[in-house]
Amino acid sequence: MGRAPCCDKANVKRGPWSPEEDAKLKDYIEKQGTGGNWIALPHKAGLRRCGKSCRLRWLNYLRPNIRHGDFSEEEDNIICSLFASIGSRWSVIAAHLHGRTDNDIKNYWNTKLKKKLIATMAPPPPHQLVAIASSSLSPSSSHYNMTNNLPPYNPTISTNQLISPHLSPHQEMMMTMMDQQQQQLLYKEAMDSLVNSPNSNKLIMSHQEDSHAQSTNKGIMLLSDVRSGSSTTSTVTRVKMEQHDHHHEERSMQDYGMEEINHLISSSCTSSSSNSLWFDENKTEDTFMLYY
DNA sequence: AACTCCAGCAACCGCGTTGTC
DNA sequence: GGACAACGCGGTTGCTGGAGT
Repeated sequence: MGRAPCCDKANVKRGPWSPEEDAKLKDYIEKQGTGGNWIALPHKAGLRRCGKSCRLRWLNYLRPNIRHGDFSEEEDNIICSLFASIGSRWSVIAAHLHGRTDNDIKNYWNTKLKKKLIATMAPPPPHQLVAIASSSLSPSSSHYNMTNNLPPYNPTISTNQLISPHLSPHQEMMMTMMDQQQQQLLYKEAMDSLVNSPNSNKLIMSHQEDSHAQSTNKGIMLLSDVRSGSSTTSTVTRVKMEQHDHHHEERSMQDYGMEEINHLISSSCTSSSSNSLWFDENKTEDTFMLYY
């Protein structure tokens, strides 16, 4: 059974508000208040409008001290930082910006600020992370599975969980702007690039045990730079994994040849009939990064 | 001048949450 | 505590006006 409509749609006016309607609504609310009942308000105010529509019009346009347009640099920064930390909770973000409505901020973000951020993304330095993957693999488990059996992207993990201290604020912003499909796609590209890299002698692998993430879910993949898409990820030449206990261990490709990695990958394939044996529930959460 | 495309924005829709009986 | 009504929020839609051809 569907939800009952909030009003009789056949008898309410829809579409843009006329100045007369605005005046009626404004006048009524200024004199009588909303009465705590938006559904009854349009009838009392003599408007043939849905209560929801009246509420929206009042909150987004008619109420006092509303500001429109011309977001300042400071407001941009607030929006960006809040978006990076709490996501698209526009009402919460709006609460931090005096006179701005959630709808305004949402529109501003979708039409301008997001593009502005992408445009101002500085080219990453050569050592910058291309991708970060987190899995519950142990590096000794020989379960890296990166050829034809890519580990599944795990959408159950929130973006916020994915954002790690390894990322710059800009990279965090980029991640929050990517949907899961984009993340999955870039992740696959990065993995393909890694496995298929002809310049295999540049591949370095070490290990990091991420104790902070041990209690979290597993099998997530995070790509931190989407600026150049596949062309960027195709230049992946190194994998670096760092020990969480500060015992950094970096092994050159002499230690981890491409064949060895492929062997590690393929060995995981044989240990399960599934093409997604990416996780080992008994292992600790690890993080590895792809550098270029 | 006519047409198409597209960015920007106002408004709508549907769902989760909260309040009331 | 369950049912229902209303609110509030975020995602989406569609209208409008300006730019480009």
